[in-house]
Amino acid sequence: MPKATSRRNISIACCRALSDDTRFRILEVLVGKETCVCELVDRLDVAQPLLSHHLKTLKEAGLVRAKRRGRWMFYSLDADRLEETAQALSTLAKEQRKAGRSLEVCCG
Amino acid sequence: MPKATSRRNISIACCRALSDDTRFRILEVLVGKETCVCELVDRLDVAQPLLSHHLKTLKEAGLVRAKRRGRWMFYSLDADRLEETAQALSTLAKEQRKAGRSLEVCCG
DNA sequence: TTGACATATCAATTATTGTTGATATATTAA
DNA sequence: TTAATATATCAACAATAATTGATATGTCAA
Repeated sequence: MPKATSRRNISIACCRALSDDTRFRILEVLVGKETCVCELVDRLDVAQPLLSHHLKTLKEAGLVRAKRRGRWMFYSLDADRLEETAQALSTLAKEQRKAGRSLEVCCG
Repeated sequence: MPKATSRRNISIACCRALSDDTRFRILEVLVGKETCVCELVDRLDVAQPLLSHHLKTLKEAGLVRAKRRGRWMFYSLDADRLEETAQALSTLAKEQRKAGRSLEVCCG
């Protein structure tokens, strides 16, 4: 099942991208509005090269998109990818609940 | 808002725990059944000390619970914590969609 | 008790990731 | 073109996480 595998890999990659405080805060600022790097520098009090680096990580995970406007780069949150990741986790949780609490007998 | 902050920290911790292939596979095996470490060793083909280490990480993130039965430890998935994390991400995605695609004007 | 087994912990090593400062690239305005 | 501004990349270092093998702990059965 290559599709399931790749969806899992996407989830893992997104979780990794979300597993850093600075990156999580970036997403929170990005919610609802495209934001340029200079504003992120102001709002998050993070050095520009570091921000640029984290934005790249988020972009590679597909969680943000970048668009140039003049000399500014505007970043926006990709709601689809984020929702997709949320659903992957939610699905696992739902399956767990559906199955109840059966005990796997093993080791004799 | 200390509560929101701590909920965010929980989400970040869970994402970190979920951001590793071995740990994600552990959760997939755990879905729907309590499983002992020896079975995880068989099914995942991962050395026991390494598995024990990853299980500890998952436990610290609150994603699994451990229960001893005789000489075996059984691990089970905590659906609540997983769902909680999924919801945190889903909420961000929903806010993003609700806000549409407004452009934050900045830098003059 | 002793021996066998399941799991956890520890120490050491390697790999990955985060951070910083310097510098390069790209765009605009003069 | 040149200067100024915004962002990205690079090299180096620091911090954290993954992995391994050895060993300790805890439980059961004889």
